Parts: sequence; structure tokens; C-alpha cells
Amino acid sequence: MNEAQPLTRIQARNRAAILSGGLDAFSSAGFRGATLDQIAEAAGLSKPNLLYYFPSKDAIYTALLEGLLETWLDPLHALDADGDPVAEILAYAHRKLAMSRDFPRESRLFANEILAGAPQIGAVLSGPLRSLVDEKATVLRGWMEAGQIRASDPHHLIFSIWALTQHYADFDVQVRAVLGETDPFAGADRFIDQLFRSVLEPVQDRPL
Amino acid sequence: MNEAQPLTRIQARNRAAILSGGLDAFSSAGFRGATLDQIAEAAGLSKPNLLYYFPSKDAIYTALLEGLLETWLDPLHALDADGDPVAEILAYAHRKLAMSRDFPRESRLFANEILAGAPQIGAVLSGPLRSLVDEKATVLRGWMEAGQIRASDPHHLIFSIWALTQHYADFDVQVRAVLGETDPFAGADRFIDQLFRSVLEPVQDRPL
DNA sequence: TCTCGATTTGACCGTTCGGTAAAACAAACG
DNA sequence: CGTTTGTTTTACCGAACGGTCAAATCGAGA
Repeated sequence: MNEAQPLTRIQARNRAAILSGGLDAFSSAGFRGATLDQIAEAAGLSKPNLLYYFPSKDAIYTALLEGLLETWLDPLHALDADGDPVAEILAYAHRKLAMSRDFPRESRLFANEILAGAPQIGAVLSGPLRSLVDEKATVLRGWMEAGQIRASDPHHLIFSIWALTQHYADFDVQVRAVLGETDPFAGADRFIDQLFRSVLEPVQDRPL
Repeated sequence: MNEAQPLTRIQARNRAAILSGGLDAFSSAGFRGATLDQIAEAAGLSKPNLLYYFPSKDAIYTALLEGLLETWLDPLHALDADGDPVAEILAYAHRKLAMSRDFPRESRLFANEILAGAPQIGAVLSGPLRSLVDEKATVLRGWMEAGQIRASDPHHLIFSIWALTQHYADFDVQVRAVLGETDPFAGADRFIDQLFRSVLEPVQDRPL
């Protein structure tokens, strides 16, 4: 993890190929369902050669998850307490949807890990993730109490952004089967915008 | 599938135990990741005895998916074109959330199948499911054009209900890790209600 | 009680799994 | 050129996989 070795060109290429092949395999079959042979073939290497770069199947999986978690929470980190409330939340949702569009395999890898009971990242969920969410939930609650956005449960508001955006990556097959030729993401972007504007915009003159 | 055999008590009990064990295994590890030994142990049977009741691993998986798809689409079928628009949609969302609460394993089984690329139920998705969704989307569009609910994309509206409700079953581990001791479903129920009321209620006097 | 079908078990089979050992090969460098 | 380091392959291992088979056991009815 912190070896200062310079990493030759071949090492860089092969390690990247293995991680990409592993991402394909793990994201569609889960950790237990994916095989080293499958990953090796996707990476264009023999199995022993693959194990020359990573000591075990676990090591590949762990490397993928570690690299993923870094970037996965970035959009939430970027939610700025000093920005415009509605704009900040919408921007977060749009960034998250863009990640589903641009990195669907990473999203499915994460989904598989959670479905399996989060054996690897369970500690991260109840540790750093929970802290981050609590912190941002406090920000949201502040905005609500100041009347800048409508009051609702901040945690579930965050969950709803996760659920909606990741759905378009994780259930991509289903979404496309239902929609046919239509590109899901254009419509999704508009709908999500409209949906969250509706819940967020403070009631100026309450009807009824 | 259509044998008229009366099914002895032992058969009924063992088949049920196998299906329950298979549901546990497949819903957390996926088809490829689950093993017959695992299912056999969960069912309290030896592996050969398990294979006396089901001819193969595939057969167990297929039986589970078939039994699931029947009930899985029921709530959407129940959406009544002649009912009150907002009430119908909210009722659908609540029924769907209740299924996530009461049958989380089934939800995760479905999620695993989709994540794997829907190798078994792909045809159902682009066939019967798509037809059903298109039919209900037409109903929704009718309500929108009549001004009974606010205009938005009907397909994505349905997707958003799926995404939000299934999230609480499929990502249960994550949700509970973040929330701590709090029961997720009570808050989820309130939030979903508020969220969809916001997008659905027609604007009487448009502000701005 | 005996019998016959339903059920269960133990032993086993071929394949695939994750992983290892050592030798062969390639490439950089003096 | 030779040597040394980095890379790849061939051959292989024990365990776990899905599944089979025949024998043993059980259980309900005559």
C-alpha cells in the first residue's frame, strides 16, 4: 500500500488490466461468484501470471473496494454548507447520477458488496460513512430550520438520492428493458431535478 | 409444474425448507456464489437428499424466481385507473415499501438477478413487465393531462418508486449502519409519503 | 406383520476452484 | 557479451463444486 517502488510500465498496464477485469467479474457475479480464470481471461493474462501481480482473489477485491470508496463519497463531501441549499442538494443528486452513468460497474460492485452483507466494508459503513452522513444531515437540518428548504427527514432525504441515482446503474438492465431504445439518463436527470425541487422548495404561501 | 400429485406432508415441508434455504443463499451470494451444501445445511438436509426434491441448483433458483415474479408485480397491477390518482400512487408506494420490509430476501434475490444481467428473467423484463409498465404509464399520463397530478415522466415516476422502496431492502445493511438503532421503515414511510405528495399534488396557483 | 413405495444416506465421480513451484523466457544494464 | 532482475508459462496440488448411484432406511396401508 505504501511501497515506494517506481512501478514499471508493464506493471502499471497489467495491474490496471487485472483491476478492470476484476471489476467486470465482481460487479456482475459478486465476490463468491467471480472466478480468477474469468478475471485472468478478461485481463489477457494466465492465472499464475495474474497471481504474480496480486497475491490472491481477496487482494484484487480489496484493492477495488479501497480505490472505490475514496471517490464514492466525494460528491457528498462536496456538499457545501455555505452554498445555496437547493442548488447544493440538486448538484449532489446530479453528480451522483453522473457517476451512475459514467461508472456503472463501480456502482454494481458496491451494490453486490452490500447485498452480500458488507463483509469487507461493514466497518466503513458504521464508521466514516455514518459520520459523514450525520454531519451532512446536520447541515440539511440547519437549512430546514432556517426555512431555506422544506422540513423533512435529512437522513432519508440522503437515502432517497442514493436510491434514485444508483438505481439507474444497478438496475440498468431492467430500466433499459422497460424503456426500450430510449436513453434512460436524459429522462432520469430531468425527473430527479423535478422531484427534488418539489420536496425542497419551501412553501411560500401555504395553500389549503 | 402441473403434476397433479397430492404432495405428502414430508414433501411439502422439505420443499419449503429447501426454497427457504435457497432464498437465504441466493439472495446474499447470488446464483453463482451460493452452493448446494450451503442450501442443504440451511434446509437441514443432506445434499443428495436435497437433490431428491429438486433435480439441480438451477431448478431451485428457477422455482424461487417464478414464485417471486407472480407476487412481485401484484402491487403495480393493483394500481387502479379509476381510483383517486394521488391516493392510488401513494398506496402503491406504501405497498411496495411494505414488501421491502416483509420480504427483504425476495427483494435481494431479485436485485442479484438483475445485477448479474438478468440471465433468467430477461425475457420477462422486456416482455410482460414492459407491457405492464407501459400500461400503467399510460394511466399516469392520463391523470397528468387531466390535471389531476402534476406532469412528469410516468416511466421515471414508476422507477423512482421502485428505487426508493427497494433500497430499504437491498441496502438494508447500509441503511441500518448509518441510522444506528433507529428502525428505518417508520421514517421511510413518512418520507416517501411526503416526497411523492410533493411531486404529485397539482399546482393550484403557480407561484413565481 | 409384511410389503411396497417414499425417503435418506454414504460413497463416489469428474470438473472447477484458488493457489503454488519451478523452470523458461524477456529485458535492462554493466 | 554475460548477468541479473523482472515476467510468463507449464505442470501441478488439495479442496470444494454440482451431481450420481446403489444401498439402506423409513412409513403407511393391506
